[in-house]
Amino acid sequence: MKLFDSELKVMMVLWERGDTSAKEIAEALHSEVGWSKTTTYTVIKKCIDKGAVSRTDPGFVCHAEVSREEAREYETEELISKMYGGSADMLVASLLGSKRLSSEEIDRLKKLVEDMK
Amino acid sequence: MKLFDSELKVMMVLWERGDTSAKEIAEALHSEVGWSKTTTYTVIKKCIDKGAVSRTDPGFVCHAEVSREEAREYETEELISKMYGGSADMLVASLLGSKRLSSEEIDRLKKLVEDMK
DNA sequence: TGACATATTCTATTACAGTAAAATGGAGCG
DNA sequence: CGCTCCATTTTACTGTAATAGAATATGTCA
Repeated sequence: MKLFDSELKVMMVLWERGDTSAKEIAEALHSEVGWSKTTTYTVIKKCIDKGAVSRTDPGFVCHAEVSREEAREYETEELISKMYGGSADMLVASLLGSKRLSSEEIDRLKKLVEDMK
Repeated sequence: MKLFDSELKVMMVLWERGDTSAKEIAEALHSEVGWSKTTTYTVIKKCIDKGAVSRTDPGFVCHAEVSREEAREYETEELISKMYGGSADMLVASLLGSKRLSSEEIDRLKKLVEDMK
């Protein structure tokens, strides 16, 4: 499922804090990104409509139905197909080639890959 | 520099074929994605305006000023900051964890990482 | 119970990516 | 010399994501 940038902001709050009331999400996004209360409520509604969030009535507590990991995989897959012709290892090769990774990160990667299989 | 999806289509043609006349790009995108000629010209113009493409007059030959690798790095960086809190190795960890990689891809990755440093 | 405060939904408004029709301009030909 | 065709540019329309103001519902306390 595609989550728009605005919807991701709501999801981030839920992923960070766990289940959270609509009110509290609105407060968080007001201080974090300056959103008006109604903006947040509108976006929460969209998330509910598309099934990314569910809400239980006493207190309007919201719950993420899409995990952060699922969202990450979706976005990553999209990048790979758009920019790397669908091959995931090209993405890693590009990361390594771009010198974007610190040597600590490379070390961690080595461990990750070695532990694989 | 951010390239929109439509602009990427033009860039793809240039990356695939090297320098190409505007006319030929229009023909390619007409058969590949059904774009009208004028749509392609409009998008080429936008690419020129933002400096992603340059054009020399005899024949209106277009040249990519942004390499495929640069575009990949930009998009990848965007994903990392949006979805992975800015840490590139988390992206790789997520790829490995999602079982999205075939065993051949993992083998290639191992080589890549080992050749690093 | 009635009135006020606050939470939620409804309904615009804005901004911009995507697309293409209409306008322009120049090269070749009668 | 003027006409026609085609490459390019200008301008405009469409759809939709992002944002939020107005309207409505709900709960609380005297």
